[in-house]
Amino acid sequence: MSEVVSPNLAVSTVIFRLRPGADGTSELALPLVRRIRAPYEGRWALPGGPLTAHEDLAQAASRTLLATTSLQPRYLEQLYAFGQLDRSPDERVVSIVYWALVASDEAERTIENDNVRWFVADELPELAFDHKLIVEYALWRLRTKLEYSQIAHGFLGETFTLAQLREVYEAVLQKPLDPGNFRRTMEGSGAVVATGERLSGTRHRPPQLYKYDTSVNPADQGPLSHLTAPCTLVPANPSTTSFRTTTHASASGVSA
Amino acid sequence: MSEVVSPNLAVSTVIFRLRPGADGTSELALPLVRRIRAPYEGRWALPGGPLTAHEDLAQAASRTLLATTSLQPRYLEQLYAFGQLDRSPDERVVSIVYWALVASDEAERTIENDNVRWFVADELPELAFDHKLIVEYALWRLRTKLEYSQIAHGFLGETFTLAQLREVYEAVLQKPLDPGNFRRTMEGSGAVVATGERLSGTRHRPPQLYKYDTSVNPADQGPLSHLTAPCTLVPANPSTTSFRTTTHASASGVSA
DNA sequence: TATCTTAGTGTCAATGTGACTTGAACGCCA
DNA sequence: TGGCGTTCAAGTCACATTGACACTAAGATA
Repeated sequence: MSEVVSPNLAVSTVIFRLRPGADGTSELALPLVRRIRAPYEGRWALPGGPLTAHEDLAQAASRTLLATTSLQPRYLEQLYAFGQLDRSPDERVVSIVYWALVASDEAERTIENDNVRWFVADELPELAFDHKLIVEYALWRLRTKLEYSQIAHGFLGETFTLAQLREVYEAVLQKPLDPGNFRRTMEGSGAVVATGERLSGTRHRPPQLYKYDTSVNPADQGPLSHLTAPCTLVPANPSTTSFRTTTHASASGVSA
Repeated sequence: MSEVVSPNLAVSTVIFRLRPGADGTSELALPLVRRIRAPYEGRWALPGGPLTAHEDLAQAASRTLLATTSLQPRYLEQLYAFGQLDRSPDERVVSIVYWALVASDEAERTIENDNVRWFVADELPELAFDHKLIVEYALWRLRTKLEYSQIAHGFLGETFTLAQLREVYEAVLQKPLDPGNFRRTMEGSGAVVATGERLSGTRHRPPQLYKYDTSVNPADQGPLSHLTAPCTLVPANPSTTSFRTTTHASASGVSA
């Protein structure tokens, strides 16, 4: 009863992106990998892997999701440690799960095949282990946290228009938001600052480009902010995030 | 670099209670145990222990804190998994940390000695490992969560007056609250219901006794509520929670 | 019986928020 | 070239929420 064991320790990650949906709006999607070993061979599962000796938990999450999906997220945060006795049929496994946000252009780099695929968040297949519960909790956390913190820019590039930012909120919260009130709230919060540049190439009045004010400490993780800070500070790859600012090309990004 | 290991897996708990402070108000306190082994021998540390084979994570937290401090909390929730490489000087240890609330009368059962002692939350001694950071994060989580959920009753007995409930908020948030506004907010939230009974034995108008409305789902953990529910539903021991309802004795509880 | 103390109710002003209106600045097209 | 459709951006208004404060109620105490 009191024997000391070292259960297998694994790290998994729930990764979110936004992609163009059927009705013209954006929709949440997440990548799954097909299991090639028992148990649950052939089932879809969250990307992850075992924890190795010389990496801490967040590094393990980054490493495994890069290895399985080629993704480098803009936001990474610990979600929960799952350790129920019956979550794996054979051996005892404790999974420390992270959740992550990637920008749309970064997400395009995924090579989809028979074993790696993006799924719409609320149309998932049967998942291995307790991964369905894990995804539900990650979704709840994303939707809850979006409303009181500044994680929305994890889906976007370095700069963005308020319409793009609003579309993130509308897609995640699954409800339309009033553009005027959204602008008032965002500008009043001090979380975003205008860059002075405008985005041309639209079919209408050119909107201003904003960026997040990094000097405003989000305080959304309290004293632990430094544990994930190295990941949240990773800027988007400049070569893949160019909103056209003075050209005539149409706007890219989540609203594409 | 990629060798698979099974790091030692430990479970620790940050336990909070309220106790009468010097200035008449209540103050937060938490129990620590003295380490009797290297590393950090002699230092104070959070109660905890290794995870055993046939218990899940929350059970391990309950078991270890009962073994080390004799406490059975009224609220128990997972806090965070700490796995930094340098958090223990010798071997790699991943700690899954829980946090808990105990009622004052339950807390009185602790047998304090040279190796177990309650400390005021913001006057802690030097702690072992990264336990100072862990306590800081638990404190932040407690203060943050108190404002949007219904965890305050974890410090109280089955029934309580609104003044007692308000004192919990004032002690945790460290600021005075307007009694009238506090009453309006609490009654408006529907989280508490009047029992009809009153508390006599005070030096003034007898206040009404309230209890928490358990039918109102707090939704403060989203889809995971069932993982900790068995603990949060543990009622206080009836023999130790008798607020005097029709006697002349003075009120017990956090305001004693 | 007067007084003290907290319980409990009510009021008012400031602030925040949702719904809506109006003008501005582009590309587009006749 | 000039109206038209689009979204940007600023402004307005009603209502809900919240903080500060006044006032009455009901006990114990001297």
